[in-house]
Amino acid sequence: MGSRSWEMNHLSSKSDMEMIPQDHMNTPSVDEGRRRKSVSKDGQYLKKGPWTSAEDAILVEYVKEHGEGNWNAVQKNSELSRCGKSCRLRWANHLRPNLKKGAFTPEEEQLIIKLHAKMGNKWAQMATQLPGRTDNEIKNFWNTRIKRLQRAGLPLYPPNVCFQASDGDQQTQIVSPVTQHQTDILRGNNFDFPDIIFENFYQDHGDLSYTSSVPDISMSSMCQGFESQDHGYTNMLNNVEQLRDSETINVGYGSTFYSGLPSVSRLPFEASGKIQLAFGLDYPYDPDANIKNLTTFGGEISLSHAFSNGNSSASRPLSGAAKLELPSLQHVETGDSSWTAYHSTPHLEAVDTYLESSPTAVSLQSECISPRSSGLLDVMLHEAQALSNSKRHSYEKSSSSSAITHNEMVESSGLNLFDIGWEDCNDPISPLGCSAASIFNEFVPPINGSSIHEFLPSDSTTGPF
DNA sequence: AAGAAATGCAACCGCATACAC
DNA sequence: AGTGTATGCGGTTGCATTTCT
Repeated sequence: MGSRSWEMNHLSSKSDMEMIPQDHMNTPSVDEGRRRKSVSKDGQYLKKGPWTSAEDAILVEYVKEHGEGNWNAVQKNSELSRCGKSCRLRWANHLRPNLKKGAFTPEEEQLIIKLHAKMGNKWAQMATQLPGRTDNEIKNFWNTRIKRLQRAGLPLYPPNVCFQASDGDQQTQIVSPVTQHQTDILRGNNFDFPDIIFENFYQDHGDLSYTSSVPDISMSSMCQGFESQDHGYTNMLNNVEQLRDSETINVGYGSTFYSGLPSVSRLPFEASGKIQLAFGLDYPYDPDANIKNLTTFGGEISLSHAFSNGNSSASRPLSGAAKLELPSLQHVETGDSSWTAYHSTPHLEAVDTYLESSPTAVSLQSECISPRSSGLLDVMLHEAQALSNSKRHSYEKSSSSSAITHNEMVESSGLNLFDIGWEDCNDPISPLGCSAASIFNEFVPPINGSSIHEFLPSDSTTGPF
């Protein structure tokens, strides 16, 4: 890998310096593969491509002497045939002191997700919150993560990523990343972001655990619904706790994190090809439909954080029970914003009302807690996937056998879920185009066969990133 | 074992902004 | 105010390495 070659370069830098003739440093070699060269203003060839340890040494030496900055002078005042830009980049990303190398820690991963939900693709800003990490590193991490989620057809943010308006007088309001971005942009309010909250997460000696705090509407509201049933969600969680406690495999951070989640991701997947979910429906999978959904979703998610250009189909009106989740991540934005305002409280009621209309059948299967899972992303994969299954469940019900149509459901609940300005998510002004919430809500997992592992990326259960 | 595909990282490119003149 | 230069940022690409078939 690149990092390894970088390390190798550094390990051997001294010998490299001795081995490379002085004139060689200024003369791009012919056989350097992808290495290209350009010509500087004064006619000197500027080398491109991977840096050699010799070049690194020169740059380090130069910075020691002259300090950072004035990068164009490096090429003039040293033997380095690199443009200033390249020098700056090399220094910033690899040579400057206090750089942290190696994989991101779970804490860093969490922070990145949190920051990304908060500020979008502001890699440099995010890097300031992660000492020793570079924007490039964070960007690569995120893009990799995007790819994995895209492949799995999963949302970018954990369902319990929500946002709390910073206004002290407001009650807890769940804010989608998108709407906050959008409103910030509309207001010209750059990065005056609300506090983002990973509800229910806290760190304890390196492990993330779940605290059963209520404000995570998306989950807690569902919990309320479950708890009103005979087969309460609380019982389910208790069962899962027992299950988790009985695990003898050291599942590490990821599983701790995962198993603590208050979500339906821990609901069972039956090997028979059906899924029993908290909504109490037996749902036979339709592979074709799932494939289609995967395709659709993948296309939406492909534009990195931004989903950005506003062309995402995720912003089209959502259908069926998927809509149920909307309040959980949507921000109550009032005033002159073009984003339609609404309030979260009725949504909770509506969600609960709807949930209560569904019988609940809960069973458990340890399969959904992969002992091999060890990363935050994996947590999310499982989490979002299972929750999405439940959405599909609900959708199937409401779209076929149920007498309740989507609109009826919404109308009867007094909740205008369809009028929350989703079409505005396509606003080309928006840097996002659609929200994590919309992605999350639209997603239907591509399951072919009987096991979740059949459609999860193979590496999703083997380790973080 | 070999080739193909996937992955991850480093580096480049273009654009935007800041600053100096 | 206009122009040129330096710097910073985010998106994208190229390729070495790893994993899969």
